[in-house]
Amino acid sequence: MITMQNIADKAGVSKGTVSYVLNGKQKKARINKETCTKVIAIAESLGYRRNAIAQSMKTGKTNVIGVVGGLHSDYCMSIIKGINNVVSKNNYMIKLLPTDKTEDMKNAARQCVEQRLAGVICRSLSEEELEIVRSELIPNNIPIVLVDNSFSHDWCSRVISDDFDGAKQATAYLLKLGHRKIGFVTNDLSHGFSKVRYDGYERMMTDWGIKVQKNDICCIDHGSKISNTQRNSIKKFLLQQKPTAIFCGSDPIAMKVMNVAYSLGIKIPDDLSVIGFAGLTYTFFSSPALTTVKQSFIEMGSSAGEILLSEIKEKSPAKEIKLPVELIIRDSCKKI
Amino acid sequence: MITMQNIADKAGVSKGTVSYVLNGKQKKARINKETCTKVIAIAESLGYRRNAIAQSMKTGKTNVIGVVGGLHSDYCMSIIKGINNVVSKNNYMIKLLPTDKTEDMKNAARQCVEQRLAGVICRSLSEEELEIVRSELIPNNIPIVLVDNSFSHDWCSRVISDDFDGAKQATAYLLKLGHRKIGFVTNDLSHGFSKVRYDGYERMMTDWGIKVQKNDICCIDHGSKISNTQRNSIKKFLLQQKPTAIFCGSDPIAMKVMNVAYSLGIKIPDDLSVIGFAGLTYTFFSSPALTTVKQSFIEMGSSAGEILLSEIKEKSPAKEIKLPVELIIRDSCKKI
DNA sequence: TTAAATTTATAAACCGGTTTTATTTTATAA
DNA sequence: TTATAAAATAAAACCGGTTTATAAATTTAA
Repeated sequence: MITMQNIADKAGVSKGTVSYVLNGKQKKARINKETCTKVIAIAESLGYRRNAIAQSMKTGKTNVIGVVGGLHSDYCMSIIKGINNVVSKNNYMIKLLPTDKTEDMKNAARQCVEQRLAGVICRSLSEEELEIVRSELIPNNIPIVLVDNSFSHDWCSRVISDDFDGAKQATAYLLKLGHRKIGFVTNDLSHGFSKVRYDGYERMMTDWGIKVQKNDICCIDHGSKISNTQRNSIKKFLLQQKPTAIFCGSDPIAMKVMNVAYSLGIKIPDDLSVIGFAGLTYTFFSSPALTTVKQSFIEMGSSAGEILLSEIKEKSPAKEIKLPVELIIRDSCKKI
Repeated sequence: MITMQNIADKAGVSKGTVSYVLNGKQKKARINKETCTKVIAIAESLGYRRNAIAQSMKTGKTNVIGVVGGLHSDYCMSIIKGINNVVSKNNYMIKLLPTDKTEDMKNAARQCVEQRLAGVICRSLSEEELEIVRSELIPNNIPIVLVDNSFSHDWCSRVISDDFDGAKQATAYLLKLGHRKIGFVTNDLSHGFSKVRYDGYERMMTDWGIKVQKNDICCIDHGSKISNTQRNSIKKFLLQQKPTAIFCGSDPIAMKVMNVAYSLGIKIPDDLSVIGFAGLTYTFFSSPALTTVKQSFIEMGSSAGEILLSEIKEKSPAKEIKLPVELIIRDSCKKI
């Protein structure tokens, strides 16, 4: 492969001169214009490609940022896309460190250091996982930004969406449609974003003078594919509580609710209104199309990317960015 | 940051010795056991992390493979996941080169060379895009493997799913359910995998003695979100042709068909059976759950990863891998 | 007892850039 | 005319590893 030395030999100049020219530092190094054009022409004709490794070796920096986290849902991709949108404009690249199991974490964190990544964005990690990353990266001065993480720390910035507001919007919408018996179906309330979404729901209900009862909440266990336990919980909830509307803690949950309702002959939106949370692409295609609170994952990624880039440039105090959400009104809700 | 020299100084040995020890080459270099334990202990206590850049600098190799392609649907992530599953086991990492626009291609290809990537996997590129990659990478001896590409070349391996068989399976299933008026809804037949899926459908229909007429095909224009033109095409097709079953060229198309059918009061599966193609996660959650031909994207990724790794080890003639698909029977089809 | 082989480890070259320092030539100022 | 400044480039150090060539100390063989 062609090196700067090859070009230098052919041009009859020194390797340093080639470096200056090809890096556009002719001004600073006062390289003659003719020398410049000659070097550039030779580099072009030889098909020279800079060796980014050698470059990083000397400068001690890479233009690579790591993205740590599981690859489970399509919103992950949106976040990554958002990150890429901003970092690629600044000539940074993304190295993926997929960590679907906690065991992967230790190795991923170590890789970040060994590869001398410029910074790392962590997506939806558990406290335990983040601690592994922190203990490895912070002592080595690699900045970390959290995105879509349900908890925060004072030592790093974090980008999330305003779930509390989203839950309030969704609930208010159902209330305005005339619903009063509004259920909340969720995963374990003690984990992740479920609690803050519940809080928003409860706040809005209370604001309208409706007391949320324990019976109004349906907790189903985790699992991306619908299980029989999940199906039974939802079935029981629908038949016993007879809600006229349901605010779901996530889009997958909403899909499950619609699925169970369908199998029970409960028509959506005629017999039951349903709202999801996330705005995953497929909610557009469900029958009926799901009304949902859309989180802007791409923007979350972009925002995290921007913060990280600025922290790479210079250390700054941790920020917390809460991005607005939007209620997307489609066909799964109806006036009572 | 701690270097091998730091460790060497503290241990009173040379930097070379440290290198041998930390790379487990004590045997080959006949390093004394006590020296080994001492060096390892010091490295540990100083929190030494190898500099992968310096390593690559000397060896001239990186353990990074690039993944080029757009980030549009969730199956992209499955492919990436599959790739990661195998390459991470071999201590390789994935660098993402998201190219949603063709303009990004030139830069992405150049990056691959500059970063001296060990190999590159290209996902669902156009002929034009692939040519940009080829012209940049092949002269620089970076192996390329295609995955989910609708066309092939003799100069590189390619992994796809057996769409022809999948289309036959889907059509046969509908035929066995008693359907005879089976429509095919597709995007532009001249592009991508649409044609081979059509061919499988037509073959099976013919095998059953049914001649496929031009009217049986409904071509809708591209676009991830459902447009009015798409809606009208499907509406017209459903009302005029009155098919009892529809085999769709993709899952998104199937979702659109179900959506339009729903709005027309056509019940699925009672009035109309629908089959999709891809097996995207959300088809599980639609109402009714979509019967679809599931492509194993994760396996496609793994397979591509394996081939690439072997080609990195030693150049070998281009292979073509066609992975089996599976008809997932859910609730969108019914006996007539 | 001496030569050869083995063990253990070091010094130094190298990878391909970047950047500092030094040097030569030419232009300008005193 | 001579001292000084500016322009243009070369030489060399450096980044942090890997690896080859080399050397010293010890053991084994003759």
